[in-house]
Amino acid sequence: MKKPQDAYHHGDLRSSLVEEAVRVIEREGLDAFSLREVARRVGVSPNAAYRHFEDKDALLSAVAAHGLGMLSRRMREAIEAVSVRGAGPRAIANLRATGRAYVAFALAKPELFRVTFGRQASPPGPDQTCTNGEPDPYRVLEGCLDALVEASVISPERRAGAELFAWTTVHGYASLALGGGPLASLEPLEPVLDLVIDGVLGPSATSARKPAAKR
Amino acid sequence: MKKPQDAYHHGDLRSSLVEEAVRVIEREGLDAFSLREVARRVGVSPNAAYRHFEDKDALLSAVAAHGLGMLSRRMREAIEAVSVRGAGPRAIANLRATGRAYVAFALAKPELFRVTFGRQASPPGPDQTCTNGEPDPYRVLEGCLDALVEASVISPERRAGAELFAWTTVHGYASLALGGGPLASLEPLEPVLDLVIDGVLGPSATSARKPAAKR
DNA sequence: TGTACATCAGTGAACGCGCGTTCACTGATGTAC
DNA sequence: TGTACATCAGTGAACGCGCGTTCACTGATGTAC
Repeated sequence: MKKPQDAYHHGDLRSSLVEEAVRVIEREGLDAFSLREVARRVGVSPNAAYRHFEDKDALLSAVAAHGLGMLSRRMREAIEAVSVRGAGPRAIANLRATGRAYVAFALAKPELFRVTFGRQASPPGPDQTCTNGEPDPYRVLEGCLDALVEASVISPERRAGAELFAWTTVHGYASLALGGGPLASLEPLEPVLDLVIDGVLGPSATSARKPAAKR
Repeated sequence: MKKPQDAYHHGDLRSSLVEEAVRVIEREGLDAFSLREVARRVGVSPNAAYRHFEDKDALLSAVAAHGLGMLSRRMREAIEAVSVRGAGPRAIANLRATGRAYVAFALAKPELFRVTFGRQASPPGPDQTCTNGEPDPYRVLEGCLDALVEASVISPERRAGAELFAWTTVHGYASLALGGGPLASLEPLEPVLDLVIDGVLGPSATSARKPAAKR
């Protein structure tokens, strides 16, 4: 992971700090996160971090941006993995896949998810800064909905409130399923995705959904 | 607020500590919360708190329970304030009122809302402990949905997934609108409540909604 | 190719602070007789 | 009604700790000539 020979100059300390911070937060919670702890784990003196971040809070913001980037990447990967053919069915399948990826990310990295969406200094949403040049997750969702319009699955009017509805539902489910919440075991995910698809497509198109059974 | 004469015995220190903790968290954020800070503000020595709470975490749990109780009360008060007549319309108006109260609480007390729903030790949901003998907010929602069935507005089958849908949507909206999030200014609340009502009632009953315009 | 030197990216020690928690204590209260 | 005493609910001082941050520093790197 780190060549002993050039131990003095680390190479990419900034990234290492962010990644180690993510690891600490994910494994031991936000309370366990501190500049010193992260530096200790990376094997660097506490104030080496100040070469890369103004203060502790700046590091935490970088963690949030990193989380947003991870989420975005997973949503895009989920879309790429969709193999449904035909513009309409594919657009629907893509929307479903992003929702599933969103919730999967929240459940896989609950503490990171909380940090990502819990920082008031950097709320989620349009034009948010991400790590790795990833687009904002919101943009990914927009792309899915645009594709639905382009494929004539939904009308432009129907598109108007679609982000709000889809995002709200999926984010709400993810939040409530987090950390042993009641939805974690009580309610399976797929029916929720059905709700999202139905809600976005509208009542008239209910039977146009994916092969998944209605519950 | 506090009689100087019996300053030694406080009277109800436990409640005072919880309420002051809520105040600190709400005004200055969770980071500003500490046993010592809360005790200081109440005007009591730091370890007086240990007569009432096992440790700092126990106090924070009490704060979460208090928040849950506040939320529940506001939902119930919102229901009581509904003046619509007729069992069916009233049940629909009640559901809408609880959703509005839920979001209003989250926006009015964002930090408390986060603490209330962010503690993994005490996830929200059925049979959660509340302060003041309030029922769990989840029970209030259940009551609303039961009333819809009793008034024959929805079928028992349709009721099945209704909690999930209503709670998820409202909680998601509340979370995303928090702390200057993008939904705070971008999207008004009433259309979301329309979505909830439509979703719970089903496509067939779309026109049975409240007087509020469709957007 | 070799040397001088500015710049970059780290070290190591130290600071002051507020924290959670524990200790031995004491003042107020309520109950038994 | 009065007194003795157990119990309750607070005080005040102290502990050890890890934190964020700053200081003066030094080793490594890259560039100019």
